[in-house]
Amino acid sequence: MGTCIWPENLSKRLMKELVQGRDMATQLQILLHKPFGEHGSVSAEELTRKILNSFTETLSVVMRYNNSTVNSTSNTNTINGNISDQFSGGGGGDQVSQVNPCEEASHCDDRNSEDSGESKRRSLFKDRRGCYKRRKNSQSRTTVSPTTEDGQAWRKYGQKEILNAQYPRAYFRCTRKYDQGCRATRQVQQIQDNPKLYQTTYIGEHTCNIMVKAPQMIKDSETWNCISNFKVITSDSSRIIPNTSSSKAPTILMEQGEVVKEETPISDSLSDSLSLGNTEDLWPPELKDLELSEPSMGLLMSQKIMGSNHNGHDQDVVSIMFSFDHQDRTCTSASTTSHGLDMEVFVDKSMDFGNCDFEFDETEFTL
DNA sequence: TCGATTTGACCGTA
DNA sequence: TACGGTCAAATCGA
Repeated sequence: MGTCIWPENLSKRLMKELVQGRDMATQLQILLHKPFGEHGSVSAEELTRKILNSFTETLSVVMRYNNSTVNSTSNTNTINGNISDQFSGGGGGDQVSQVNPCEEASHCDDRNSEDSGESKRRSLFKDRRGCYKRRKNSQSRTTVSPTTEDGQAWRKYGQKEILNAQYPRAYFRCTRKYDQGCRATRQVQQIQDNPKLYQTTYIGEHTCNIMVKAPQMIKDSETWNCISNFKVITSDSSRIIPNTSSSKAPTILMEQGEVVKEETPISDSLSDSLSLGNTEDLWPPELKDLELSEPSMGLLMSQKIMGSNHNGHDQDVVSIMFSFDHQDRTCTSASTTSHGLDMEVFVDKSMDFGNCDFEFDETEFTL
């Protein structure tokens, strides 16, 4: 359970890095509202690199400290080495739900031994009082898509009528929840204003070995080439998720220079939209008025901002979505923030690249 | 037979 | 206490 206390020097360093990152993000935000050339000497590319470096440095400090504390406490919950769990498990409800004796012990004791299916379980849980712990402050991300399919295996476990909502919300969990302990869930709900679209909220990350079929993810080679020069940071900022079907193995930098290959597929939201070849689907309805003309790609960048409470309370997830239009040479951005399960969408505006070649060089993002 | 879905009930959180 | 997330019995379908 995340009861680690940050040493003062670490805390100061983290604060410094986070403040720097915030300031640079602010500059970038201002920059994104201006065409190139109207700003100072710092380019968006340079700022982006600095921001990434700043957060990466912060995260490496956190990881080093977390690993040292995790190792010393021999927490078996991180046995899979899933960094995302270590991070999201920084505390708060998520951590509670991960190691909650009820959910993770009593339920898992029963469900991990799922030998003959659920019928066996039913008789064991007549009294469900205190039998589960609701997740709180879990990492989440929301996508909007005309389909609920995302290439992953989900099992519906519930449906609820939501107050003031025209359509019910369906609840899905990963089919590998019990045999592999995967904690990923998602909620799907038709959008009231546009029933053809589904808003899907993904909660938690897959820790199972289900892989997205690569050919489904990218169909447009041009898009793919473009994407290959990006790394996508999910709401779990410790995980850099680039293309998975590329020959380039996605990597994240670990402490002591260790390079770990990340098998996690590209984020659902991205793969979903990319598989459709329509990045417009990435955008929440609030952004529909942007009217992008077939943007060639979409990029979702998210960053979990650790609050002052190291237990994970007051964590915010900031997601910045970019859409690049090769024809119009514009970049449109939007950002979302989520606190727990609450999400706000902020629409930023488009910028025109004009004749400027806007290319992201992966080497610029090397951490 | 077994996995998936439906649906009412239970339970935690705000 | 209302709302919403999850559970699990009943049911369906391959």
